Amino acid sequence: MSLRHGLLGLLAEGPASGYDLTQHFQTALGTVWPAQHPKIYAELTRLAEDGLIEVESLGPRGRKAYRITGSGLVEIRRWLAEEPVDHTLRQEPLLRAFFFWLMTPEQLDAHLRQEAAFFSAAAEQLRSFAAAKDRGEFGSAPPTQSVRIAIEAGIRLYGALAEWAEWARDAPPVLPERPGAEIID
Amino acid sequence: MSLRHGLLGLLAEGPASGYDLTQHFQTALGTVWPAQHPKIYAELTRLAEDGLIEVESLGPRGRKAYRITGSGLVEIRRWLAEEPVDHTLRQEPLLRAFFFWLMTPEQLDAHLRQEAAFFSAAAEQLRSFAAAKDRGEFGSAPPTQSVRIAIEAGIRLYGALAEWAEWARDAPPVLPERPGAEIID
DNA sequence: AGAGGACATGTGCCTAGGGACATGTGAAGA
DNA sequence: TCTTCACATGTCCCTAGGCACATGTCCTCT
Repeated sequence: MSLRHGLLGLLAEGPASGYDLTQHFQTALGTVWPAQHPKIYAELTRLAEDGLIEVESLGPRGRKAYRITGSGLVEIRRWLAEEPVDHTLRQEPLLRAFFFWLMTPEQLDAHLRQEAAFFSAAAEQLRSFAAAKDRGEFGSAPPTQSVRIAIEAGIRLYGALAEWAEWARDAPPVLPERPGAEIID
Repeated sequence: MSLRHGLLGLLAEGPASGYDLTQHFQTALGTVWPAQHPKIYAELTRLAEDGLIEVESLGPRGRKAYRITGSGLVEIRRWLAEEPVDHTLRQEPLLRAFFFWLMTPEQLDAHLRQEAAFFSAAAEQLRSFAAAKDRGEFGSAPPTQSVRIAIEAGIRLYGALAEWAEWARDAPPVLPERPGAEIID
C-alpha cells in the first residue's frame, strides 16, 4: 500500500488536489510508482475517512484540495522510520534476462542494443534534470533536495542497466543448443 | 501477467512440478519476481487449459509435473521478441527517497547506513554466486549462462544502490525547515 | 458564437497478488 | 511405532492496480 504513503508524502509539502497529485504521479514519481487518477481519487477518499488528510478548500470546476493532518504527518513519519523496506528488484528487464537463451543471437543482440539505448537516454534525461536542480532552478527547499537525491538514484540505476546491457552484448554468446528451436527456425 | 511468462520460461528448460517452480520463485527468480505457490498452481492450471503446457507425469504424493508444448515455446519466444518491455523502476527505496526531508537527520543517516549495508551485502552475495558460476560449478548450459547474465544485472543494480546510499549520506544535509516538525519533536 | 483543450472528479470491472487456511503423503530417525 | 519434516497441491478472501467509461467546467482562440 505504498500509494497511500506516496500521497501522504506529497501532501506533506502542502495542499493539493487529486488532479495535482495525478500530475506528480505522471512525471517524476510516475517512473518509480505509476498510479492512475481513479486509484488516486479513491485513496484520497479513504485517507480523508481515516483522518490522515482533510479537505482544505473547494475551487472552480469542482476542484477539491486536501491538506495533511497531524495524524497524517505522524503516519508518514512512522512509515519512513519504522516500516521495513521492500528491497525486491521487481524489474521486467531482469526477468527477461533469465530467458535470453530462448532468443536467437540476432534477436538478443537487437534487444540488448535497444535496451542499452533506452537506459542511456533515460539516465541522460535525469542527469540534465539533476543539473537544472543543481543550478538552483527549482529552489532549494527540503522537498526539492529530496527529489534531487531520488533522481540521483534513478541516474545510477539507469546508468547501471545501460552498462549491463552493453556488457551482456559482449558476453560470450550463448546457445550451442536450443531445445525446441525447430519451432521457430 | 509476467508470472505466466516466468513459468513458461522455466518450463522451457525441462519438465517441472508446481512445487519445483515454487522453489525457483523463492530463490534466484524470487528476488526479481516474487510469487507464492497458490498463484503458481493457479497459473499452471490456466496455462494447461490454454494448451501452452501439458501434464508430463504423475509422481508420488500427488506430484504433477508439467512440460511445455510447442505453442508454449512459440508464446514465450513471442513475448521475448515482441512484447514491449516495462521499464519502470518500481522500487520502494526510491519512493521513500522523495520523502527523506520528513525524517530527522539522525533517522535519515541511520536509514541510509542500513540501506547501504543491505545493498552491499546483497551485491556481495550475488558476486560470490556469480563467481561460482564462472568456475563452472553449475555447468555451462544456455539457461545457466542466462542466469549468469541476470545475476550480473542484480550485482550492478545492488552495487549502484549501495553507492547511492553512501553518496546520499554525504550529500548536503537537508532540513533547515521542517513543516509539522513539532508533531514529533 | 462555437470548438477545442486543459482542468477536474468520479464509477465500474476485471485481473494480479499476498496471505491465511486446509489437506494429504512418503521417508527418516528416535 | 510414532513423530517430525520435507514434499506436494490446492481453496478462499481481500486488497491493489490497470483500464475503459462517464461527466462536467472554464478558458482561449478562431
